[in-house]
Amino acid sequence: MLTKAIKGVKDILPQDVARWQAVERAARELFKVYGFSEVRVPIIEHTVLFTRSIGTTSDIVEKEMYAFTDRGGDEITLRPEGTAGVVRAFVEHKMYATNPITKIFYMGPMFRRERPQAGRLRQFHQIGAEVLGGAEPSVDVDVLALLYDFFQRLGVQGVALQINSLGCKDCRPRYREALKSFLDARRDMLCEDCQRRIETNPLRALDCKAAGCKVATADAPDMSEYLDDGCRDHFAAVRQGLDDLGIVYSINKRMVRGLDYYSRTTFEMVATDKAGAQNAVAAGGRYDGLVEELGGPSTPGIGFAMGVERLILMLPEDGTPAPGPALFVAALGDEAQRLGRRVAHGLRKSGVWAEYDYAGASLKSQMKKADRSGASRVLIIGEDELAKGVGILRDMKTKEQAELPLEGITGELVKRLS
RNA sequence: GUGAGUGUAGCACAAUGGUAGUGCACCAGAUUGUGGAUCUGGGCGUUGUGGGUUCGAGCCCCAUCACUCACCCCA
Repeated sequence: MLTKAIKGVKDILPQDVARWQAVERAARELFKVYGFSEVRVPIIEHTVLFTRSIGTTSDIVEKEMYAFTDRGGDEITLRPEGTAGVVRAFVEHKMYATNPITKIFYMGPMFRRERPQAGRLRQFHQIGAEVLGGAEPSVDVDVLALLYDFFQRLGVQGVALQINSLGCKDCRPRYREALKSFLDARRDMLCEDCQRRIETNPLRALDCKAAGCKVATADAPDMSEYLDDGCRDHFAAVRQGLDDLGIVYSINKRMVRGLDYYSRTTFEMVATDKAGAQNAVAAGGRYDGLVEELGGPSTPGIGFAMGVERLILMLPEDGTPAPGPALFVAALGDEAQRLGRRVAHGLRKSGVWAEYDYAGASLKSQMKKADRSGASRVLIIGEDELAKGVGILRDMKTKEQAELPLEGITGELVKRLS
């Protein structure tokens, strides 16, 4: 072979596409009911869009972006996530001017140059939703309800919704400082990474899997005690709303998000079994400062993204075989084959899936192809039938056969098969 | 970026250092105009690649590449 697919990117083969389409269809239907419109934004953007929005200290920006200088000297990046591009489009097209609230969703590939493993690819796909313009707790509830509904609708088992509040730009720094001094006092108990995180991203230490760090942070200060009144009320109202709607969730005080722009409500849909070590199937949160950061008017926002590959790993197995054509035409001899081709073509024009044998080998081999195609019926036209002016319609399941006059046979088949 | 595991036919897997095999799938025949089941026959291959040890390497050693899983990170 000359070359293979690039490491960490996958072909989605025909036998897998049905599952993808089922997921995408379910998403489109549900988003519509919640009043979201689809948006399609480019998969390449100016690099600065991501460095600005995601935060320069995040791993994504530091070492995972597919960033390059194009032939004209522009700094370009393949999008590593979807929110930044959507917000850019929101600002660029002044969507805030036509509607106080904009609810949009997107789906498509994202790119991060990581070491691939189960549920982690270099090109992966996300379905995401964003609400721009609403700061009320009800908006958070709506977004969470949408996410929750989606997993229920797909019948995904073994996932749990976790939420947390990270506070805002006013109260989070206070917590951050408190946590920093707490961690600093236990520096020698922490892993190397977390020692570094004390300065760069202390919140991350709460999420560290290292045994020593877990012990060291067991009685770390609690964000919920540092929330200011606004954030505390907001979080309480969100929880109230979720309870009202019967949405099952738990509060994970240690949930931190990797992207800098999050504030207040954050959440994850985590896999409780399967899916390997990469157990975040969907995640998101509020990002009230992002629109302004990207040059738009001060506009609150909240959204989430689901990893489609991870989601599909969780989906119940679908045992139903792929459907086959309504009719397969097996014809013997030149004249019969030409007739068969016309019949198949006529059925197709009427919207009926029909196949015919291209090679025109023995009847046995044509029957074999018909069987393998999954066709429910076969039209057999041999020399004898041609002479008699009939075709044999065979039901592949019951093996019943009936003669049909060739005169007007296409119309008759359309009637019977559609 | 770090670590571990695995590379044999299209797929799934065997083979105490001594002639590379089994199942599935594929093709043909048994059935000269009727698919699936059964039986019979057929081709399955530079054992990932390159070196080394050995009379002899799929097996041992080294390197390299690929894949997988985990760390990290994250959807």
